[in-house]
Parts: sequence; C-alpha cells; structure tokens
Amino acid sequence: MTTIKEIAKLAGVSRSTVSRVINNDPNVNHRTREKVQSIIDELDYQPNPVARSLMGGRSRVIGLVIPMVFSNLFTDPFFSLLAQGISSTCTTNNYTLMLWLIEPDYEKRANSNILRNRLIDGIIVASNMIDDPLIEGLVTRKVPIVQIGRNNCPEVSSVDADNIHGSAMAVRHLVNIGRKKLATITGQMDRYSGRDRLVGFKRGLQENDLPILDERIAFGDFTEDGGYLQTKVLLQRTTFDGLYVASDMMSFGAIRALQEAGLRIPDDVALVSFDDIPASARYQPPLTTIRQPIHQIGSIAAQTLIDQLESNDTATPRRIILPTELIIRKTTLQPVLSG
Amino acid sequence: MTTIKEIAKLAGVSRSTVSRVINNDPNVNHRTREKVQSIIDELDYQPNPVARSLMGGRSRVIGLVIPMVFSNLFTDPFFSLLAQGISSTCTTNNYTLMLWLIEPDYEKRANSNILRNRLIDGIIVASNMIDDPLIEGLVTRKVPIVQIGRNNCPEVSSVDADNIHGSAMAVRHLVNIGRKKLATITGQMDRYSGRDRLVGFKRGLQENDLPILDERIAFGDFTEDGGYLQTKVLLQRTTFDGLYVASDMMSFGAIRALQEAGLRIPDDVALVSFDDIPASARYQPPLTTIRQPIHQIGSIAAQTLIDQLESNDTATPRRIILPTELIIRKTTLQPVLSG
DNA sequence: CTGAAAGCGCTAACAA
DNA sequence: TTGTTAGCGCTTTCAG
Repeated sequence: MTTIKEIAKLAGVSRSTVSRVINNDPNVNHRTREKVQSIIDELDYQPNPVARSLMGGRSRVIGLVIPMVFSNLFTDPFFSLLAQGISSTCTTNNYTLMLWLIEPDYEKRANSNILRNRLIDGIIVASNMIDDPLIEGLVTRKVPIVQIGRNNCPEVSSVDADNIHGSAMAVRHLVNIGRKKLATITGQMDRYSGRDRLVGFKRGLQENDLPILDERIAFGDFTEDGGYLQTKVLLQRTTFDGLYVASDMMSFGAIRALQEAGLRIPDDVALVSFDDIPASARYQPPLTTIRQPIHQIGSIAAQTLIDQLESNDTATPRRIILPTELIIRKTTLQPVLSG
Repeated sequence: MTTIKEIAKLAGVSRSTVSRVINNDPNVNHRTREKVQSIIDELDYQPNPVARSLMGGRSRVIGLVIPMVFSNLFTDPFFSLLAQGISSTCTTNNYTLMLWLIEPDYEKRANSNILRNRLIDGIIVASNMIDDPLIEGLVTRKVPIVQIGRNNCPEVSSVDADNIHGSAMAVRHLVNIGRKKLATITGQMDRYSGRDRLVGFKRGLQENDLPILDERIAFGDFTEDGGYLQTKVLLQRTTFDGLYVASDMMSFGAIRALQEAGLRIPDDVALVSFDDIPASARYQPPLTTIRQPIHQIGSIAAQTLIDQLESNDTATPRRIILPTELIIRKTTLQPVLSG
C-alpha cells in the first residue's frame, strides 16, 4: 500500500510537507503543493485512516447502534431504510459506518464494547427507550451523538418523526370519514414513540371535541399478538367505530380480532395505523396509515452528526422533528367533508 | 482512556508482558498472568483496536458490503435478516462490523474506499453479480473474504442457499398437486441466483419427465414490474397451469397479471415463488414459497470468516450451501400423492 | 516555507 | 520468563 513516505520520496520532499498538502495547510509553496499533489493523484493515494485516528485525529468513521427489541426487525424494514439513509449520507461525505445491532441478551456487553471503542468520531443511536443507559454512557464520555427518536437529555441531538401530529392526523381522518367513537391501541409506555402516539391520539380527540375515555385506550406493545389481544379487550369493554393503532404490525393482529368478531372493515370499524411498512401496502383490507420518512430521518441524522463533527461544535444540540404523511388506501366509504 | 502502559505500571511489569497476557502468549508466568489479568479486569481495559490494526495485526473488525441493486431492499428484509445473523455472530466472537451499503451510482467510489480501507481483518460481500469487480479487487489484495452467494473464483469462500435444489423442489410440489404444464419467470442471468433458479427449474422438469419448453421460460429481473410484464408475455405465448417465479416480489406482479387475465389462483394456475419474504406470509391468495435461511446464512458466513482469520488459514476456501424449505400455505387443492 | 523528531497504543524481534 | 527497542502511518511541535 502506498504510504506518505513513498509520496515524499517521489516528490523529493519530507513527509511533513506531504502531510501539509493533504491537510490543506496554507504554509506550503505553490509549486511544491502542485508537485506533491500530482504524485498523490497519480498514485491514487489516500492517507490511512487508522493511523490518523491513532493520532487522536478524525477517523471519519461513525457508529450506528440499533437495539433489536423483540423481533420486529424481522418483518419491519425500519432498519433497512434507516441504514440506507445513513449510509448514503456517509458515502457522500466520505465517512464509513460501524454497525452494532444489539440483541437484548447481549445488551450490557455490547454497550461496553461500544463505549470502549476508540475508532469512531461520533455515533447515531436508534433508541426509543426512555433513559437508555447507552445514551447516558455516551454522554458521560462526551462521544458526539445523535439519537433517532426523542429523548429527555437536553444536551443530546435528536431526529424524530412527528408522532404527536401524525397521530392527531389519524384521528382527524377518522373523524372526517364520519367516525365519532374512537378507540386506540398504544405501544409501550416506556418508549417515547409509544407515549407520543397516545398523546397525539388524545390531542386529536380534543381538537375534534370528542371525549377521552379510558375504556377506549388499550395498552399494547407494538407486536401483532399485542394488537390482537388488546383489540379483544377493547371489544369486550367498549364500543367503537374507529380504531387508531400505534403500529402497522399491531394492526395486523387487530384486524384478525375484528374479523373474528364478525366486524367489517372499514364499514363497522375504520382503521388507521402508524408506520406504513411495506407489508401494509399489500394488505387486505386496504390499510390507511401514517407514514414516517425513515430514510430521510436516517440521512438527516447522519448529516447532523457530520456537521457537528466538522464544525467541531458538539456542544450545541439540534433537535429535529420531521413531518409524517397520511396514506389513504381506497376505502369503501365516502369521506364526509367536515370543518 | 486506559492504555497498556497504565496496566503495565499498575502491575509492575513491562508493556510487553501485558501484551502477552492479552494475547494468551504461553510464555508468561502463572502468577504474573493472574496479577496482570486482575488489573485488566478491574479497569475493564480493552486494547485499542486502532493501534492493533496499525501494526498490521488483528483489529477484530470485519466489513460487510451489501450492494443495493435496484430498490429491493426497501421492501425486502433480506438485508435486516442477513445483518442480524452476521452481527450476532460478531458479537459472540467479539468482533465489530463495518457496514457499506453500496448504491449503484457510487459503486466505483465505494469500492475504492473499501479496497483502501486498512482497518478490517476480513470482509463479507453479499454479491450475486457474476464477476463482481469488488470481489476481484479484494482477491488481488488478498483480503480474507466470504461471499454471500455463489461465485466462480475457486479461491473465495462462499455461503449460499441451495437455489438449484430449492427450485427443483418447487417444481416437484407443482407436479405433486397435479400440474404438468409448468412455466417460470427467472431473475437476471448475470446473477448466479438468477441462473441457478432456472437451472433448478429445468432439473425439476427433467426429474419429472416433463419437457423443457423455451416458450414457457420468461426472463425477469427480480422486480414486481418485471413479474407482471413477463407473466403477460407468458400468457400471450403459451399455456400453463403451474408457475414457478424466481422471487416473491416478482410473484406479486405475476399474480396481478394473472388476475387481470381472469385466472384463478391456484385453481387455474398454481404458483410457487422463491424467497419467502414476510410480506408473502400475509398475501392473498396464500403463497407457497421456497424459504431461504437468510439469518443462518449470515451467521454462518461470519463464522466462516472468523474461523479463517483466527486459524490464519485464509488460503483454504470453504463453500457452503444451505438447504431451503418448502413453505406451503393453505391451497384449495388437495395434493395428489405421487411417486 | 520546510525538515527533523517525537509520539499516538500496540506488537514482535531481540536481549537478557 | 521478562524487558528493551523499534516501528506500523500519520500529524504536530519545534527548529531552521
């Protein structure tokens, strides 16, 4: 492999000078710079990032941590889309990506590995856990960090979908098509995504002057089985003609439960769910969903981190919230125009 | 951060001795080893992989390269499952993962970055392109490599699903349920996965004494639109009561075309497709598929690479082929028992 | 403006 | 069995 030494020899200068050329140090003679540069170009030389980061300099490597809570990832392309968005931005900016997929069983070990890693310049953590110990550890060690999802650390940058407005939008849609008795199945309450989607549901009810009834709120866990179970609970406990489900996966279970109860969708119960995963695009009955821009979230997260690194300003956190989109798939009901 | 120097000082030995303890060099006194080890444990010290790899030693970092040909990855959890399998094995063996998702537009640039990377000990490439230039470059530079998918380089290790047998199995199933006029839609012929699935289809026909008719072979491209188009082509050109589609995504398009032609599935045309992506599990009509063990492929690929690295034997390639599974989802037809 | 020298954390060859 | 020394490729003082 070509090293700085060879370039120096060929150019007839010292290694320091070559280093200066590489790093755009202004203190280099015009002619010297050109000569060195031409040899660098000719040999297609690039400095060894490993040596650079050993110096404590920038390695141009950033980390991506995705906790694999439950096995959602098996069916949910969240990870693919996110990684794609991040990777794409990294490529554009000449960064490489270090990936950790954390399995619950190995969480502690993985976290300690990540914290001990000396290579990365910064890290993106896709965590929606409230008070994630990894985030706290990273903050303590002053690793530049961008979180995917919301957090309560004011010093941590974050990029998140607008769960609250998205959920309120779902309610608005159900009201628009004439539904008044709305129920919801939530995600876990120890995640911001779970909490915020419930907050949005309630806000949507308020905006439409509908009552918030505890009996119409069932607490799920973002899994298909959870959706099935909690729908049964709702059916026993209350009546409803509109159902907002906090994730597509749960809605698959919910639909099963509704159909078993002999209810037609959307005639008897209209449904909106959050996420818009690809499987929901082909689902029967047609699903109306709230789509989050996962790819975009990824690329913005990466860009945010890279900006912080390059500006050397990791102290000023940025908190970005991206809008969601209502995806209406053909329903058999005519929307009722309302105020 | 803790360094080997501090450990040495605290243990009252030289850095070399600490290094020997870390690397399990037998030439260390029992008592010395214990003492050093206890300090290492106490301080939760881990050697800096960056320094290690600068030495040309082992960094315990391996690369994972996934080319994002077309946008299949958006809907196909192939990537998630594969990454999961690989990541899991890495964690178990104390390796970390460097990820490159290669977008077609940036392929050359990304390849050159990968090739120039000095950090990784070895690399896993999920490429099904025939004569992939990246693979050739890596071989030239003697980077230890395991390919996901088949290849024609005898010196490269590979892990692949058994596309040939899987496809023959699909044919056998169609024959078992009484179909005799079988057609297929293939993948691209510049990929082994495309070729092998066609080979398997033909082999299946031969095994069942059915003729191989060119008019019943339509060349697709692993996309939904391709499946739709090629089914139209088949419908115009020939008749068939069984269709083997080389990927689930294509089968979604194929079903659309069949339904538009007024054909019932599986009554008029029975269908089997390769992959068994999650979306196909919920599809209507129920899909019968050939499932490839993607998660397992990933973890075996990682294990193969790590074994090669740790045994220092990167010269002896391993070629592993993993069996596929026929997933039958309720069809309305009774299987006919056959020899 | 340029070069010599030191050092990042670690391992490996050589001495003791 | 252990310590000393040199060096991986690079950047960064410090002299010149």
